[in-house]
Amino acid sequence: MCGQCNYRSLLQAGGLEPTLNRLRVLEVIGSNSSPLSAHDILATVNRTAGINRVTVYRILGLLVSKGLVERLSGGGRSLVYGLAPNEHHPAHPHFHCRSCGALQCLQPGSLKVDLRGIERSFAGEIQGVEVRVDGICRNCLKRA
Amino acid sequence: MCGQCNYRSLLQAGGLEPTLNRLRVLEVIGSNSSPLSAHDILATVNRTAGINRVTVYRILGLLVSKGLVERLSGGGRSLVYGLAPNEHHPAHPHFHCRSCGALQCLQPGSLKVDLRGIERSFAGEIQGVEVRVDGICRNCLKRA
DNA sequence: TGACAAATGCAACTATGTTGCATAATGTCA
DNA sequence: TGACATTATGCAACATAGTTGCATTTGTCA
Repeated sequence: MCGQCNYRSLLQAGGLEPTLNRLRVLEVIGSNSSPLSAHDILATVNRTAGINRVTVYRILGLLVSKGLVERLSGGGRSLVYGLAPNEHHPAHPHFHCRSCGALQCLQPGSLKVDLRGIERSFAGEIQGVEVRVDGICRNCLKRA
Repeated sequence: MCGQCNYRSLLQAGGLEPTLNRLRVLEVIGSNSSPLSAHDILATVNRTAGINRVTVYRILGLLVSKGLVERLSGGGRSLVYGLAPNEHHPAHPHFHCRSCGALQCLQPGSLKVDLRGIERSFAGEIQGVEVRVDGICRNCLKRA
């Protein structure tokens, strides 16, 4: 997702000590082209260094609460994590393949959501919008 | 959600025997003003008749696979179920309160999603779009 | 160094959903 | 109606995702 992010500074900007584990988790999330599940993040970090499952969950919770990472529904039962939108990464929808479960990022402008109507009429504070497109991806279509 | 639906006919149109349990589950979903979790559906049906947890999950799976019910991410860890869009119920976004977890339906037209861009450029089959607005609901704002 | 706080690990737990198999209910046909 | 097949349901056990409590380790600063 990003070559422009300095993860250490990101953590510090969020008021978090840039520990090795936090850096590793954030790097895994930031360098992947689509959001990852906690399970995948754990597996990836574990390939190069040992880390505990619980530690991963706790770091993810911290990163989300500090606004560095966004937690999305992956379309299935588990939640997925991606870099939160910022100046380098505009918010964008995701596509979820119902056949293979894969998740991919769609172009930020590819799907227009008009929030104005809702902001006018809705009595509450809007903090974010998640748009997920479900269907069958190209690979699975070919395979069928 | 609906006073116009004949649940028995809906089930039969989906090729499902209209058993008592299926009718009860579908009625609970259809008569609630917002999508419900499997847990809530089980609890509601159990207030008037006994039904097993597994049976509820199996019925929900059937209803979703036949297109009578849609399965959405509730914003938290569990999935929620609502009547699938049809001529009486246009598709609509949902609001999820991050404070109390409540889910509510938003007006169908309140949030415009432009699918055309994506349909042109995306190499895959699009089956549905889920839009969820996250934030803090009116009640929780007042309480804070 | 010693004391304190923050981060991590481990085990156990909760919540949500699924599977295998037995039983009960329902439909079909002679 | 009775026998059989099919379908729906229930129960127990399992699987997966995430959380909590508490002990240990690591880092920071006087």
